[in-house]
Amino acid sequence: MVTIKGIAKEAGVSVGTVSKVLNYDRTVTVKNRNKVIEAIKKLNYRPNRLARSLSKGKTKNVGFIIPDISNPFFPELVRGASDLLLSEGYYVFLCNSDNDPNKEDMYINDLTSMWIDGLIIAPSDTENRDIGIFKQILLPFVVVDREIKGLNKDLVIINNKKGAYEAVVHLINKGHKKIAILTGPKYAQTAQYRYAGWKKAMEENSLFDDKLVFWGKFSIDSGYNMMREVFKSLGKVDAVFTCNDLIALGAMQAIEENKFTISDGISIVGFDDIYLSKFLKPPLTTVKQPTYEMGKTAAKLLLERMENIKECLPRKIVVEGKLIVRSSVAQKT
Amino acid sequence: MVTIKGIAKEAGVSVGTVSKVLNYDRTVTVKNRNKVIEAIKKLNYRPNRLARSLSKGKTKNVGFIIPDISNPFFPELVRGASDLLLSEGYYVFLCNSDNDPNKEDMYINDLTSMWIDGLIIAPSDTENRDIGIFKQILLPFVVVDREIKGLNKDLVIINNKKGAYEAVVHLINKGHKKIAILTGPKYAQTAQYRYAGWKKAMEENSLFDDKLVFWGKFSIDSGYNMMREVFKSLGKVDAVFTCNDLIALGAMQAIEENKFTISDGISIVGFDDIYLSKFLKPPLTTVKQPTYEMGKTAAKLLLERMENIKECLPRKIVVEGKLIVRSSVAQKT
DNA sequence: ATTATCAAATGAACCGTTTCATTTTTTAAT
DNA sequence: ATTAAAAAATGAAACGGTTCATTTGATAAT
Repeated sequence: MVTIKGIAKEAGVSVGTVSKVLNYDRTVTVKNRNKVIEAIKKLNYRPNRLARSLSKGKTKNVGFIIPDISNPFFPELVRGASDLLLSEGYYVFLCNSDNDPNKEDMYINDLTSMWIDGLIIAPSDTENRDIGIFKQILLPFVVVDREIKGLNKDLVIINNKKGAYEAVVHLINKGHKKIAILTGPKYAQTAQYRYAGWKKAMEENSLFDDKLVFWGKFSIDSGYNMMREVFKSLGKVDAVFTCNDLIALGAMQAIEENKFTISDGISIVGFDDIYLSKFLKPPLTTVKQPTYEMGKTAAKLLLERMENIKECLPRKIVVEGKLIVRSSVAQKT
Repeated sequence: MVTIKGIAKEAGVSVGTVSKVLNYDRTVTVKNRNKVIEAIKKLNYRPNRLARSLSKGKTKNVGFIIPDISNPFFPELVRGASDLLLSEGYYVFLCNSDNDPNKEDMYINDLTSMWIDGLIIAPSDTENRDIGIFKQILLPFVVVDREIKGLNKDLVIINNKKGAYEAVVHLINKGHKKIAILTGPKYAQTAQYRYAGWKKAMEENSLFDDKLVFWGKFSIDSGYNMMREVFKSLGKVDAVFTCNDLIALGAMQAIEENKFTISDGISIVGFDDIYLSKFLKPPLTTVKQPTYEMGKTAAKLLLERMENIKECLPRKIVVEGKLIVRSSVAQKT
């Protein structure tokens, strides 16, 4: 492998000069610069970024750990962050923890031992997690989508409770009373807050009933299973509020299998507005998250931490969801 | 930051000994090993993997470049590869090229300048691509999903033509005659081969007509647009064969907007069998790819290259698709 | 007690860059 | 032509590990 020394020799200059050319230092004569560029071309030299990073103490890489790559919400989040980071010269290494705190730990340990300059993480478990590992992260670090209890770090998050509340109020305004909630895992903060929003709306209208609550996972399968549970334990309901769109998708499947349709009176509202929600039959009414922008914002906060010398207190950015009304909610007469 | 030197000092041994402990070398006494382990704990030391990699010439990282993270097919492919690689002690860095050859080049350049020991790539453009950059890749390297013309490297691929052929034959057997094809971009080999399968089936039954062919992109939006084109230029057709499931999803949307349904006679068949295809209305008949296994196989080939000394000729693994019959195809009377 | 043998520990050299104090060359001023 | 000042080039040290030839220490045999 040809190294900077080889280039120096070929060009007849010192390694320092080659390094300068590589780093766009202007204190090198045009003549020498050209000689170096020639040599680089001739020998097809490419700098070893490992060595460069070791020397510089900077890698120009950023890690992004997500809990579930098969939920379209997360790729979209990543895209928002990547687009900005890439344009600033940072590469993004994406890691999928599969909602497994152990894998998450592994990735954190690996990435933070000098592979990256900064880290964005959409955490898996936010409730029972040992936050020690997060506190040990010394480099710039932003949390997105879910807040980790007790951890005071830069954060980008949606107002989950409010979004859920508005979705449920929408259902109530349409005349629905018996509104079940199919939510995510108890260990996920998003599930907890969306549940809280549902509860608030239900209580304000004296509709709350513990039997209407179903805890599961943020997946299609889980949505399907929960909805079957609903039918088994409650019979027919007026509507379901699902804590994300994948759950809604599974639930719609179960609703159909039970020969119910929206016009029969089972309305459904989701959360996220992933790209395929508008293509479902019926198109899904859902709380839209500004997903791409959230990713971008997380990246912005991270960039500020990575490049600014000045320190500032952790910032908490709360964005708002927006109810997208489609036809999965019927007017109840 | 505490380094190996600090540990050596704290433990009262040499750096060589500390390094041995770190690398599970057995020629170190229990007493010394314990002293080192104590020191590591006490100072919360973590080896710098950058330095280690530079020294060892190995990073234990693998790169995986995909063209479209929002197509669920690719995350599934990655999952198959990651699961195996992770279990062998390799980390996977996922990079999304967004079907942009320039981004692809960027990632290749970045990753191969010493960040990784091996690379898996699902290429974007396979037809007009300058393959120079691929030929320059010196480290172990496996191509998956799409073959790059003129490049003789390890490859894992599905028999696209055959899969498409069988799908179209299925449609023909069900009595359909005017079968349009909505395909992907001309630059993608998968699109080309699936088109070839369609063409073969059509010609064998004297049904081929150039007007039935629509080239687009592998996305929902493109599927929607192409299907609108179909209606505009051909009026009603008997069926459509779409070259992936996302196109099918978009097409179904357009079909519905035009007040046609499957029972009216517009049948549809997709390709991939992404996880949501069975949840569509109607559930989508499609050619299932063994996606997870393809990812795993690609990883296996890569591992063999990375860890074996013995060289072998490039291997080409061709897997078969399987038609999954659901209700999006009606019997034509 | 001396020596041979073997296991364990050592530390300098190296991996491929950047950095910066020092030296050399060029330019401008007299 | 000489000198001062400025610009460019140099190369050794550093980044944080691993490796391996050499040294040290322990054990066994005589």
